[in-house]
Amino acid sequence: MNIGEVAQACGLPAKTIRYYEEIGLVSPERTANGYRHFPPAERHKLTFVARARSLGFTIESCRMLLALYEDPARASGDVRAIAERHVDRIDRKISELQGMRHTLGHLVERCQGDDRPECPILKDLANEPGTGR
Amino acid sequence: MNIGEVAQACGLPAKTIRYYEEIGLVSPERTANGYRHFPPAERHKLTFVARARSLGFTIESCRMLLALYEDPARASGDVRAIAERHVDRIDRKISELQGMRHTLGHLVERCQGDDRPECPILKDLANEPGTGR
DNA sequence: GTTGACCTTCCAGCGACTGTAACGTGTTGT
DNA sequence: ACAACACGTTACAGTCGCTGGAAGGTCAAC
Repeated sequence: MNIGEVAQACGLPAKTIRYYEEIGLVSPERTANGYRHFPPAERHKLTFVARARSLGFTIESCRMLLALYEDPARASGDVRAIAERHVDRIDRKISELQGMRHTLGHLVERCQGDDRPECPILKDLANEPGTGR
Repeated sequence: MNIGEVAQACGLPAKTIRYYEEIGLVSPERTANGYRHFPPAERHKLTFVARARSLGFTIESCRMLLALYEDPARASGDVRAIAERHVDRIDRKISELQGMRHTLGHLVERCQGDDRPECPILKDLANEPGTGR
């Protein structure tokens, strides 16, 4: 399979797949004309990485997960540890965003949004609390 | 005020303040020795940007908000529009993260996390659904 | 033989900083 | 007077995970 077909199959842009080769996540073969050739195992790895990335794992986590996946003597505890760390990261990020969302929601609510200059949003940013933070 | 003091005052690293000057967000003066000097107005702008950044606004949004803040003939509707777009972005991001969180939570829950290789997390990533997605 | 779709490499850019090196300046102490 | 040290300066590279574009090679169809 050429890169284009593989891209179709695993839902990643060809550019991304080339990048994954560059950083050593996959190692396709080469045909006589210099084109990349992806045997089933490499295609499988790409699908694995695509799914892991869609769950937000970093490239380095993907690399570790892939190594564990290919190690028949792995301990599921190692996989779980990676996933738990990732869940923590996500939870922290969600809280952070919810905090912003909360504050912004209040500010937007209080802003008239008309053609007059008076604006609680700017007041807050300028640290002149209009009606409490 | 020198960069160090300003950094203290507005809670931004000195490096970040230099960067903000480079991209034209602030324009400190220079003293004879080449040191940056921040008059109150520039300090105020930095505090403004620091607060806006902490609410997740992009640098470009900060630039626009700052321009509106300094324009006494602004329309609060313009400010509100920027804020609303930002809220939408945040809401989308939160949903995305919650989706990941949900899936990962289920997977982690089902993984024994011991020293055996059997692992529902890897099974899912490899697209061999263990007990439903 | 020529079009057009595919493939290749290489380099630059995104956002918003952060790290590091190499150097200049100001203050304090001896 | 001079050293030590904290602070300031610039310039350039690196982060993360791609993405875009240029310039060119290959292949199948017409």
